[in-house]
Amino acid sequence: MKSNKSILLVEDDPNFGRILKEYLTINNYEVTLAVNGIEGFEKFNKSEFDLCILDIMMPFKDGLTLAREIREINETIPLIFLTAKNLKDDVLKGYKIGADDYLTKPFDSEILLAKIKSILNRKPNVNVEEKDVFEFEFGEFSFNSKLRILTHKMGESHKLSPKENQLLKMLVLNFDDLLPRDIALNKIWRDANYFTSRSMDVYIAKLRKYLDKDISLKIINVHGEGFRLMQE
Amino acid sequence: MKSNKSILLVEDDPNFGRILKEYLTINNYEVTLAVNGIEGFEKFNKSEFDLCILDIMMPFKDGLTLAREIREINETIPLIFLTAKNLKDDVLKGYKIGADDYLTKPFDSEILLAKIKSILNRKPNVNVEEKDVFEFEFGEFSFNSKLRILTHKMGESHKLSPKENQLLKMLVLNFDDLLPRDIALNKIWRDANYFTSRSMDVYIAKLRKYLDKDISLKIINVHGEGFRLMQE
DNA sequence: CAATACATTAACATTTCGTTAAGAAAGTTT
DNA sequence: AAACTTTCTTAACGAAATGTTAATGTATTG
Repeated sequence: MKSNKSILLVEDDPNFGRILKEYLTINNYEVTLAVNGIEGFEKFNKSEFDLCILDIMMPFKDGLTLAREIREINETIPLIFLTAKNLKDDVLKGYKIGADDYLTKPFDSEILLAKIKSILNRKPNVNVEEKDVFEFEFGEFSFNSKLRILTHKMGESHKLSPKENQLLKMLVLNFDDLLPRDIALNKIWRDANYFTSRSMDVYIAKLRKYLDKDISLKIINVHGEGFRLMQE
Repeated sequence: MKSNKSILLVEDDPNFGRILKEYLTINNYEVTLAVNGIEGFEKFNKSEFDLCILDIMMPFKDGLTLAREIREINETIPLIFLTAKNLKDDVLKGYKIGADDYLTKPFDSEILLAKIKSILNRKPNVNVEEKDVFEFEFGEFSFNSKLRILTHKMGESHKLSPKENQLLKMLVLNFDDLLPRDIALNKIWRDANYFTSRSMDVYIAKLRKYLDKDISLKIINVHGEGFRLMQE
């Protein structure tokens, strides 16, 4: 299954943390592990997560403190607490911060998984930020990157593959400007090396084929730098 | 606090039920108590509730069965289960039906209260949207998703199974737009994995068969993303 | 002109989808 | 409770879509 949800797991017991991370990874979640509250906060700020699992009892910075800091930045991200014992007080504090759930160690991993699913399923990701733009017009084409359809205005529609789609979207977003190779590679292929670079060339060729229905549109190579979608 | 939230509490132990009801009432919830699954279902249908607390182990009709019936009528109402022992299997079944949480008896009433607050606070029920729409017109069809009937305008009516019905409804609600696989799977099958995905494909095939009485309607696959009901 | 970067086509492997059918599970009727 | 019906899942297998890599050739640069 595609688009994996990403989880920030903050757990000071390295053994338990590793095992839990592995278990979640097997179940198709992308897991980032931090071993204490300080590292947890750093990692939280570095990338976007869909859910956090926080051990409460941790050295340096406990899970509740970390949760408060996270809540200051993000009011909606689901939080699940792990408590070593059934410390009622910790649990109540957790809920006060805005926890979605807690689990008492030792817990059953299947139940954790069920909780995670339950929590993630009910949130239709109310990301208030920017709505994703997915409709474009350029040259004689209109392009819907959500439906992955490129339509020539006096011709046919053409389905695009995911890679074609992403690459064209990046080109269009940088219309008439340079799309640096590395940036596209790191975003679409998640790595920039000889092979991904060759692969990108293949996809540039495919896009050129589609776009040559409008002779005024060109994908120009900037040697050693990247590509530029332009109209003469 | 303005209008108090109302809770349906279904619990067969009359003593425990009464005490719990009192406790919740003191904390400003309007509580309706039912002593078994049958009575619970009757009362559920009589008035509107914001949340249900269901004991799993009950005579006549257990909490899980009741939950399924409730879910058929209301897809979003939060459900909390009470389990006498920590029966993992019951818990997992509960989550599969769409539970929001569970508690193992004996539990701390403050923690139950915290859970209730957490669940009720997290959203002013976003699902106000589609709630009551159940009659649709598209192409040469009219479709009643409450009666689960698909009618071809110059032909016959066709009964739809629950799954067929839900899937078609989601497609229609996203007419001409993408219905992402994961979203449909999580909503209808309550899980997204290889098998549910295969099952969904089977249902797409069935719907296509029904819809091909109107040749202008198509269910298009967007590879790796989902499906799109459209009219050419 | 040598070295590197790009272009294009094609072969291949992998993943995802479409469809049919068998049979398990749930629901109904008798 | 047995027999039947409907619904749903799972298996199986072919078809289609996608992405990578190889191979071969062309362009650009210093």
